[in-house]
Amino acid sequence: MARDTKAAILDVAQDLIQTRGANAISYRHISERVQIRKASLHYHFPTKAHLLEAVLARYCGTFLCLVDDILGSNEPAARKLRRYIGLFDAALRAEAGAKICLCGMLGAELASLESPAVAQIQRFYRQNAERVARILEAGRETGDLRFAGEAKSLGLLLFSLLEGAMLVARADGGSKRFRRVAEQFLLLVRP
Amino acid sequence: MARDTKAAILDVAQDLIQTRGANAISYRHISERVQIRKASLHYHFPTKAHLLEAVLARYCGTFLCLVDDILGSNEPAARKLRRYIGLFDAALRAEAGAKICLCGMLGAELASLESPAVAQIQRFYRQNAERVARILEAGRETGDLRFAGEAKSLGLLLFSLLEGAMLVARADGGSKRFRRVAEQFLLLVRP
DNA sequence: GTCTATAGCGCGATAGAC
DNA sequence: GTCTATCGCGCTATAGAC
Repeated sequence: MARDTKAAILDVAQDLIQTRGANAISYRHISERVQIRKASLHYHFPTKAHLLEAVLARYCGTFLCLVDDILGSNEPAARKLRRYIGLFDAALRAEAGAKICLCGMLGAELASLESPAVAQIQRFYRQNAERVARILEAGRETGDLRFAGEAKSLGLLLFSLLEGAMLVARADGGSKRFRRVAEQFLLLVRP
Repeated sequence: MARDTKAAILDVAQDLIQTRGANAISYRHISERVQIRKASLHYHFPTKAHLLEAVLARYCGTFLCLVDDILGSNEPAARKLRRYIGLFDAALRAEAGAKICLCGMLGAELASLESPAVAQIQRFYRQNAERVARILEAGRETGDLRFAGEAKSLGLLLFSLLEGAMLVARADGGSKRFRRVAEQFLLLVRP
């Protein structure tokens, strides 16, 4: 069915972009993994820009839903942060091979992307930083966390840290090193 | 002179890679900025891999020297950290256009690079994390800084944070937002 | 050292049969 | 929806004149 093929293409494209980057993959790479010919991909996604936008939209939507699940739960702030960190760690641990956040990868490639994609990436960054800030602020109010400064700054800090730590840990140390850095962050904000 | 041409090529290539990424640039892009024909570039750097390795080697060497200058100075730890942060901020502030750390960009593109480059990037990460850890440990001993956990973990944390914050801030907020995140980090480790 | 010219390839995208 | 075939382009790299 069309819908399955479309989803399969998105799956493979997303995986390849998270691993190698949008500028390092081609319709041929995708067609070799989805059982379909290169030209047929254009039926589902006329141009590479269309495909990229679809991958981005799906990823951002799914990811933000997972984050909102965490926000809506009744858990201590430290537990929420660990679950949030786990969302990123999952990509590093992927059995298919270490990946980084889709929007981290595309953030690096930002200057070679078209503006709708750039706007989506900016929105992803803002939404994440803002949600992390909410967890932090709530944790500070309950006394579950302690830190100086504004929750908004610290939210952006943690989000930036996770994006950077994925990048660095993928090159050296993997998920284990990533989790070590994340735990070190938690040490800094525990009372 | 040959040496000037070579250096000019390296300058332009480095700038383009920090802005757009190694996978998004070509010999043509470089030749348009250096006053030389596309084919002539191959005289200085036979292949793209050679060029990339030369850019990397020069960047890592220069950057580590600047870091070691900071380490060797007689300043309080917080001041050393601010100077270290300034090394990254300089790329974001570049008048030619916002850039990220060369090794941050290449870390994203890691899966599409050849192994000598990968090894150089890993080394850059380790050397930076280790030097930051030394600043942090010394600062803790003098009472200039206060933090829980191991200096080694926190060194990797700060380095990862700066790489991630460059990426995120380039997309949204620029140098100003980057410095805000860096100052928030300092708040967390001040006594 | 730098040039012009070009080989050879992979790419994104389209046309048209089925 | 998927196929085969192909166009036209930009790329890395090389050959050979100057």
